[in-house]
Amino acid sequence: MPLTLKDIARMAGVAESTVSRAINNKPGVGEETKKKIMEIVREHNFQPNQLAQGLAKKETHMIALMVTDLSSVGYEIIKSIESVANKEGYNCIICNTDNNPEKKKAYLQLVLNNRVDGAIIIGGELADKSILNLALKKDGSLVLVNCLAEEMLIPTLLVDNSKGSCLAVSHLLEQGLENIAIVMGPSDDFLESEKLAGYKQALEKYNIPFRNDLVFETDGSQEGAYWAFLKAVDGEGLPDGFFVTSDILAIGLVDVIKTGGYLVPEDFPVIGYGDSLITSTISPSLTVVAEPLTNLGSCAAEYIISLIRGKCPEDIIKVLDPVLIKRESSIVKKTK
Amino acid sequence: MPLTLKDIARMAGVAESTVSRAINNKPGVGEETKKKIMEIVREHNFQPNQLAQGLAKKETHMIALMVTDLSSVGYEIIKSIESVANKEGYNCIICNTDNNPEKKKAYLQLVLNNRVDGAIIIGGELADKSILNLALKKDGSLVLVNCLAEEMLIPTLLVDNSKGSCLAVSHLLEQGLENIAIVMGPSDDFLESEKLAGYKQALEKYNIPFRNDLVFETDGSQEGAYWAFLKAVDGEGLPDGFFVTSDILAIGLVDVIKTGGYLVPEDFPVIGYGDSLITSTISPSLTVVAEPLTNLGSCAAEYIISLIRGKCPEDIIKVLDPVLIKRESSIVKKTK
DNA sequence: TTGTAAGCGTTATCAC
DNA sequence: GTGATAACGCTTACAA
Repeated sequence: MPLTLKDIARMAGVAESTVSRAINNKPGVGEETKKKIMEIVREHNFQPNQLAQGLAKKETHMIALMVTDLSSVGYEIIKSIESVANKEGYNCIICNTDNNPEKKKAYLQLVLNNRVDGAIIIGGELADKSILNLALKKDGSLVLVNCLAEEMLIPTLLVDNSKGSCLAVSHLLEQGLENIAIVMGPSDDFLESEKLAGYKQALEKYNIPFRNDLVFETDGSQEGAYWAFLKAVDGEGLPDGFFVTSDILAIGLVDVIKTGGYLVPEDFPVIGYGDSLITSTISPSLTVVAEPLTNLGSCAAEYIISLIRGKCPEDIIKVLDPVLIKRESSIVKKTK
Repeated sequence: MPLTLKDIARMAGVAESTVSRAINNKPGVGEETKKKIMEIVREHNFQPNQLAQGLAKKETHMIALMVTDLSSVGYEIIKSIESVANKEGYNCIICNTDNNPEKKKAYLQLVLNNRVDGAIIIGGELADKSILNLALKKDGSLVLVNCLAEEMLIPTLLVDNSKGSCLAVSHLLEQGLENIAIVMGPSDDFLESEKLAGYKQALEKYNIPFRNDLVFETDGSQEGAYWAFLKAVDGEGLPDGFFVTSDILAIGLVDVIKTGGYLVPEDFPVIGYGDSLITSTISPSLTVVAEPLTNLGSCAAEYIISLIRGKCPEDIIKVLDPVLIKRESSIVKKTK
């Protein structure tokens, strides 16, 4: 049976309120008394019951982390949220929604149930507006990462994907390439179209004309990358490098290049999109555009905590820049 | 301002206690009254404050998941714990300890603080016994997964690694191989020694003599695998297949085999240990021994929940069998 | 500076 | 079957 405030109070010969003040570093406790109390607290390793604290203070010091799929979101972001949150005295509860509206709804109820002080929603499609509204109305705090809430004013963190593509393509252009192919997923995907835009933007910046025959749209699978490469080497205007809009596609592409008897990066420099353990592990290690996960996480944590504390962050929508992680696959080496 | 029990009671014209009984499906509420109450509850989407519930019932319906590093533990295990827990009305709070004793201690305090009803500790070195004891004493429930608590009687889930190796090696032996090399990490690691034991066990089962020159001990890195392979092809008794005790080593090995101009599995079948996105993504896809993550997770969840509910699981220590995920890299194809 | 007492929103134990 | 009422453990006016 754990100790309670009352026990400590009795031991110290003071009132509960005094102990409470002492523990919470509130003013109005005598030097002496406080010392005595803290002594006893330490000695018995007393921990206030946070449930009771929460009930009295109307806060739980818990933050919900809503992800569609634990395996598809970078852990770095979670780790960094957790780290900032911990530092501020918050714990994170992890909510795997599987992109299932029912589960999402159930989890958002946590906010309503006073289980958490706020929630960070990472990626995926947005839940029912009705629920979001409910959560917001009961002064639940919400922060969105990499997903959009149309019409609603919710603090949101985004990454500029077109800038990422531009970064990658520029890196190749700067090394003198002129016929860079882009291998991408379905172009009706908003993210993919953004990446294509960035690709064009880079070309423009370097005054390289855009060629439609260097755009290879695939289904996004490894096999898709195979076909894209075959088509690329089959055509007349052979590309001299590849920008690929996902890591899976990039892995497939590198693989087919190698099986084709070519070398990466000697024959074809390749840049992928999205960092994962794989991209750094395969050979050659892949240069990729990566989301600034740690940054994203710490921003999200800071946002939600300041919201919880009643301050509205200066920027409702903040767009972070991706970074280019330069590894082996993109270093142009003229072999001739 | 969310509704409370009192509000509902007033609306229904009954006492709070009656509403409480109705909501919790407790006996002693008239058919009619209950219907009326539930009607109002639904209409206003009333959610009882779980903090208050927890305080009154002395339970939080929260489980802590303690991992040393979010990125190194299979998500599957977390997902499966979460899924079982959710089904039973529990939420999981995720605790990334970074194998840092301080953080570990801090997190175990959650148990003491009544923040969680119990904790599942996954992998890593065990925390301070003193803290564990504290947690246990205050009737905190603990379950260990893939780690051992010497001297203490804590329900534990383990995976039989020697059996996993045996499974893998047997799979190769069954296909007629006779000179299977094992590429392993440092043999002073308990896990590695277990895997070696399983390797020997399989040989014995198939009456193949054990050869010390087919054991390649490395530092566990990809480079380690390179050197191991070079040594292997350099020696006289060329192996006809490889069992590799980690996925990183396996990836390195496959890579060096391919750069050496050999084919996997045609020239050298390879089996790795530990499943990850990489192993299924690289080409050829890797046959691996995998921990039964989903199973491990659901067992752990069931254990902790039954502990929380006061039942001790039948087996204090339960050993689960790994599974062999057969993919391309291990299928022997006689090329001659 | 310290103590008293009234909450916080539930559940549980009594009476009726 | 239903309703007061006392917990649960803590915070916080308000008094003293």
